[in-house]
This record gives sequence, C-alpha cells and structure tokens, in this order.
Amino acid sequence: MHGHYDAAPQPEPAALAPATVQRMPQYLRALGDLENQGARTVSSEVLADLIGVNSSMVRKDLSLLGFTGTRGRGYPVATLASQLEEALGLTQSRSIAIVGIGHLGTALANHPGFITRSFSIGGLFDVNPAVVGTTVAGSRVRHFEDLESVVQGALPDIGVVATPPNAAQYVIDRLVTVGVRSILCFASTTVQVPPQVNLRSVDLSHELQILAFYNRSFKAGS
Amino acid sequence: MHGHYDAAPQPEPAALAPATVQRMPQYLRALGDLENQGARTVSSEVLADLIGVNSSMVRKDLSLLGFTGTRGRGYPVATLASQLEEALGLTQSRSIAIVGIGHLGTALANHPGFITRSFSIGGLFDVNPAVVGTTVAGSRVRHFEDLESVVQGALPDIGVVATPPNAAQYVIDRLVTVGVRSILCFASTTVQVPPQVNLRSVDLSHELQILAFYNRSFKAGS
DNA sequence: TAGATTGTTAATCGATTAACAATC
DNA sequence: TAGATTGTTAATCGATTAACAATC
Repeated sequence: MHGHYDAAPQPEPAALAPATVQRMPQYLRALGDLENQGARTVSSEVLADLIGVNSSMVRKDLSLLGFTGTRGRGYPVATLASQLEEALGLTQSRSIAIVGIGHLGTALANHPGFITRSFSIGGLFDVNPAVVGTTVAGSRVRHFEDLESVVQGALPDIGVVATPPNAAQYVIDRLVTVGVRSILCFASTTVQVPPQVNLRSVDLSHELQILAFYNRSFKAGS
Repeated sequence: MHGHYDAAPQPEPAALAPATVQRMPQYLRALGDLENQGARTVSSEVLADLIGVNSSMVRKDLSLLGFTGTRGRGYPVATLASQLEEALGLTQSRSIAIVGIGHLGTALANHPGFITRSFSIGGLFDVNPAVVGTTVAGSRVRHFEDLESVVQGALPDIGVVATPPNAAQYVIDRLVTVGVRSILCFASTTVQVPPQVNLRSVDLSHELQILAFYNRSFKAGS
C-alpha cells in the first residue's frame, strides 16, 4: 500500500474558517471604497466599523491570511486590496454561464460585479423561444438544450441558475453532468448537488422575510 | 423612580438566536416544497437534509419556537408552515419601496418572492428621466426627489436600495429621514445607518467571489 | 408491541472579544 | 519620545452536535 514514491504528506496550510472567507469580499469592498476616498492606510478599527465587526476580528482575519500592517500606523490600503484579491483567487479569470434570462438573469448579466477582470460571461441560456436568439449584455442567448454543444471545449467555471423554481433541479443536474463544479442558485426551492459540487443558494425573498421578522413589533403596535 | 403603576417587568420571551432566524425562511421554503409533493408529515431528519443541517438543530430550532411534533411520526407539514409564517410576521402585510429601477430594481419589482400575500409594492423610485413615469410591475415609477410627497401618509415598511453604489448612502439617508425603519441594500458599497434602523446588505458579487475562493485549486491546476 | 422519532441535556466545537505586550 | 496600533493569547460567548430517555 505504501510505495517509496508516495508524495510526502502535504503540510496543508490550515483551511480558513468559513466565517473568515465570508468576510473577505466585505473587506475588499470596503478597501475599494477607502481607496476611492484617497486613503493610503487604514486601522483595523476603521475597517471594522465599515463592515460592522470588532477590530480584533479584523486583525485576526488578516493575520490568519498572512497579511501584516504596521504598528502605530495601520494597514496599507492598496496592498491589502491586492493581497485579498489574490487570496480570493480573483487574479484568475472565471467564466460564468447564466441559465434563465428573465428579469433576474438579465440583471445579473448586466451587473457590474458579474463582469469584471475576474468574471466574464461564458454563456447565456434560456428555453423561451421569445428570448433564445436575442442579445443580452453583448452575448447571444442560446437554447438550454444546446448546453453541451455550446460549452464544448470551454466549460464554464461557475453556473448561475436564475430559472423558475420548478426548473432549477433539472438545470443543476444538467450543469453538473457537463462538468460544472460551482453553482450559484437564485431559484426559490430546495436543491441537491453531489458532494464534489460547490453550491451556494441565494433567495432574495429570505432577506425580506428576516427584515419582516425583526420588524414584527412595530406593525403589531407594541 | 419606581411608581406603583409601572408595568410589571415583562417576562420577555427569550430572543431567538440570529442563526435560528436565518434558518426560518429556509424551513418555510422546504415545507412549501414538501407540501407541493403531497407530504403530510416530515421528520426532523428529512427536513434537515433538505436544508443541509443536522437533525438535532431542526428539533432544537422548532422546540425553541414552541412548535411540536409527534414522537415516532414527525411534524405536521401544513401546520408547521403556518406557524413559521406567523412567527416570521408574514401574516402582517408590508409595503416595499424600491429605489433604483434599473435591471436589478425591475427584477426585484417583478420577483415572485417580493410580491406575495405578505409583501406589496408601496412605491418605485428613480432619477433617470427615461425611467420616471414608466410603469414597472404595475406601478408607476416616481422621481426620487418626490419621495416625501409620494409616501406621505403611507410610509413603506421596508426600503429596497438598488441604485449604483455612489447613490446608496444618500438614498438611505433620505429613506431614514422620512421614517423607514428597515432597509435592504443591494448596492456594492459600505453604508451606515443609525442604530434604530434595521439594515441588511446583499452584494450579489460576494457569492461569486466566495465560490471563486473555494475553486482556486481547480484553476490553479493542483 | 416494536420501531420511529421527538424533546432535551450535556458535550463539543467554532467564532468572537478583551486585553495587553510589542513596536512602529 | 509619546501615542497609536498591531499581533497574539486567553477568556468568553454562541452555535452545533451527540446521545438518549420519553413516548407516540
């Protein structure tokens, strides 16, 4: 079982805590805002206030990522932003296939954050004959049943699902079958993926419901 | 300080943990799916699998909410769904003002989850002359500078911000000034609100960035 | 009854915060 | 130097899970 040429056990860099990963895009966005305002350095306290956390957490996160500041002075804004982009993997370019070019799919295809140095459109798909063949955000919408031939040789890195709920699981299964390993699903339904696939599910109405919850007392008149 | 007629110290029902509140819309959505499939009862284990958590957590959440099942049998799907709606405050009706009727604002105004028994459009606003005056999702788009007169006497319960980043803080300040107490912001920028205001911020590109992070190794070729 | 599944407690795990010596 | 702020440790807090008696 154990041959001579087995790779040496990798000293795996300890995986980042999920909570830290979730904050990385927030740090990056805040640093962009600071750069626009002309800030050269920022303290953990200011950065913490911007994203609504404790300054200890900022220092801990950045330290865990291997980023350093200067005592008495803070962190260098531009450097830190580059390091975060690198750590997030945004220096690599990813292609995105969007399935379901209704209002939401169209909004996503035109969304500034969806078309950046890091992300580009690698395919738009729908099944509605009125939509297939039209051009959205500079790309022609293809029929989803042509998925295989369209993505052949240029597998999208990320599949975005913006279909009605009842189509979502089918679409996801097809995407997984052609080899997509990361999926972002906006459909309001429960979906399943095999363990090797990364799924993130966003339900826009959930945020509304959570706000409604924290609001109950006002309306209740208490 | 302590008069005879002071209200008796309220035996405040222990506040729900934020983590539990976040899961409530997920339970509700899964129960809807189960109802559509004709299920009458569901075990904590099945419900847990649907939303990707441990069955202990489901039982604990539901127990904390005061909802009960039947040993050996599970929880009643329809009853549980109604109880969750009640607990979330979805039996009250909320009006929503959407500011920024671009692609995203239009998508939100037409989003099924944004127009339900619980939520209705209480105003659409933009500043673009090409958009102001048009009808979107059945409502006429008004100029944001007319906010005060438009919402007079019918204060929206929730303000949704779908403007470009550089307008977001201004829009939020205006919404807060007219009295809006809950805000859902989709603009990709850091924003601040006074403590009495409930703010939730959603950046669609953050989810993409997090997927990119967990994907690094694939592209890196490792 | 036997099997399934709840409701709850105690144990564990992970995330956050306070505190402060180090040092720019 | 004096003041500011990092980097890190230990303490705390909150969330999750395992386990199991209760009971349908």
